[in-house]
Amino acid sequence: MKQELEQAITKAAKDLFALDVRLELTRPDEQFGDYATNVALQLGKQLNKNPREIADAIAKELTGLSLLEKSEVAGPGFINLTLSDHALAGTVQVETDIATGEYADQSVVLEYSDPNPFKVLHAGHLYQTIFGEAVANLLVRAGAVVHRVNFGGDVGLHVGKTMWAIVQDLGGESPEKLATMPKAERSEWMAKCYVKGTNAYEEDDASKQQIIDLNKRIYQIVSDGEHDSPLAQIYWTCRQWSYDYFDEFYASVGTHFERYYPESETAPLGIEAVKEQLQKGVYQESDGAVVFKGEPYGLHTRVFINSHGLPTYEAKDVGLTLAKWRDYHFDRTIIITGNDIIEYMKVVLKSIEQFEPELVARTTHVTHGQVKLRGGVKMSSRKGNFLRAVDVLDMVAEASQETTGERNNDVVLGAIKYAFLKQRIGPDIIFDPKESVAIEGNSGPYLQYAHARARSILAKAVEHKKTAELADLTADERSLLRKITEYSEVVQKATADLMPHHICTYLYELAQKFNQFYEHNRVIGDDRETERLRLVDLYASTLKSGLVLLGIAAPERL
RNA sequence: GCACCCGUAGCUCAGCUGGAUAGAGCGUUGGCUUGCGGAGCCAAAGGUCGUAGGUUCGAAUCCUGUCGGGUGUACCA
Repeated sequence: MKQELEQAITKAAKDLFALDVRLELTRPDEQFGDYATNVALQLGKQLNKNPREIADAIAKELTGLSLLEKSEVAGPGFINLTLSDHALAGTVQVETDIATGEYADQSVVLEYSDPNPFKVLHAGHLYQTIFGEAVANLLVRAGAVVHRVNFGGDVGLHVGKTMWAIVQDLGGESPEKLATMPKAERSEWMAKCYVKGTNAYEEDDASKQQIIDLNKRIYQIVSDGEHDSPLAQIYWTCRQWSYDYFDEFYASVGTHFERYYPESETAPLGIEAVKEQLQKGVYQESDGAVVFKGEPYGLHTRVFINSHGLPTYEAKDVGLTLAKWRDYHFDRTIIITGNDIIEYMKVVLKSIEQFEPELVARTTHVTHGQVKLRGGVKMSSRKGNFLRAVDVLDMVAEASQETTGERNNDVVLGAIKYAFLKQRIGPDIIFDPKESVAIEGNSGPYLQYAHARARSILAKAVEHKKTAELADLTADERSLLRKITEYSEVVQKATADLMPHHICTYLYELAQKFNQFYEHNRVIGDDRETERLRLVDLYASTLKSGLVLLGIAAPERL
């Protein structure tokens, strides 16, 4: 419908003025109609004519179109278009055909969350997981085959620190003692060990040296794939505990990763590639390290292999890109990370571009800010005084209990997800647990309730025809229908921008529009019950579709 | 120092590939109320879009300067 209109206008402009225009129909203020275009203003400049005259001519040319109720010229030369009720109803599109979506048949590797084994999941991981899942849903709806992957450091200094404290706690390298650790306490215990190891590393030189030595042994264990020594047994067991803990957490928030890429796997690939490209001059030796000089590209220099011959994160990321390519031959890969590594990532990608330009061309780096609590608590995982993912879940569950008197998991998760997703991705976000569970205002629970309420209306109806013709609408009915028709365009924009918050904004507006309608119009028992039930049904389905895209449950009842 | 990001109502945010009077929630003030789930609806107050220029018929949106805040800047991740 929209396309038909666009073609008609483009044709009119061409017939009248012999010019091709780049046309985009926008959604104007409701008072102006269903669609609007500013082509006349663009043409006015090119033709050096009064834009209003051009607009008048085009509007007149369009009057014959059957799908149009009217076309009017307003302001400096906007052409405002109002569809017939029938045509408007025809534009409703709640579910899309994924076979014809923008990502049809494309393979997309989506990397997000990226926690480190041997460390705890913090609020940022929760945010990123929720955001990543929403993006995944958008891509799937657009036709993509999405591969959710996760990257993390199973070797490195943080592992050395945690392992050092683990060995201390066990009273030596005694893997048999791990068997006595109850499952429920494992992740908590490891988190404590990380804090203990970090503090020892900073405060005591002897401990620091022990940690460094231990770390070297762990590198060796991993690169040899050695599973027999006591230390190796402890390492592999605890590493698995970490992954178990991640899986369990992801399941609880509704995500599942199909693959973990441990650094130990990507590091060798990275080193190999960097060394090979060192020969070809992409990378250079400098002070005993292997670096990529970013300055010619307006970037900075970074170390890929340090002077001890060990890979840094940079080399591991090179390896990761190659590993993802090896495994998926993706059409596109999207990496979601915090915004503190924007410049870092530019350097890494620029270096890869020198020898695998196609992979970089298919890569998108999306970044987000920190999660901050209202009032401001800074998060640093070094000392352990930071906001963990479970802390957020607990706070919201508690706030929800206070507000509603119960702990409904759908509501708690819906509140958190919506609170995170409703803000544009990029800057830091300020999270307020109380506001997130608020039953009024722009919140997840509000929308869940709005949906349940609409469903209850439908359940109460004796029968409702899903095919009821929507014509001769009242002003209120039409206004609601008009809002519903915007849904598919909003989803498209959210997908193109990789910004789910557009959907949040829309869903809230939609719910408000419905409440306005519902306040003044009886549904059941009214002369127009058939049409109105159809509208309520479309509204509820749209709300549900949107919430599900965001990863938020839309229960029939609350 | 250099690079990148952010600065919109008291608070939290939309709006940013330029377009018609700058929108919403919370909070504040007032109204609706035996309702098809009122977790709602209506209304009011509240903004030099950090600031100064520039481009344009038109700038919160693009460009430049400037102020304020944040992040990054060689062997951490």
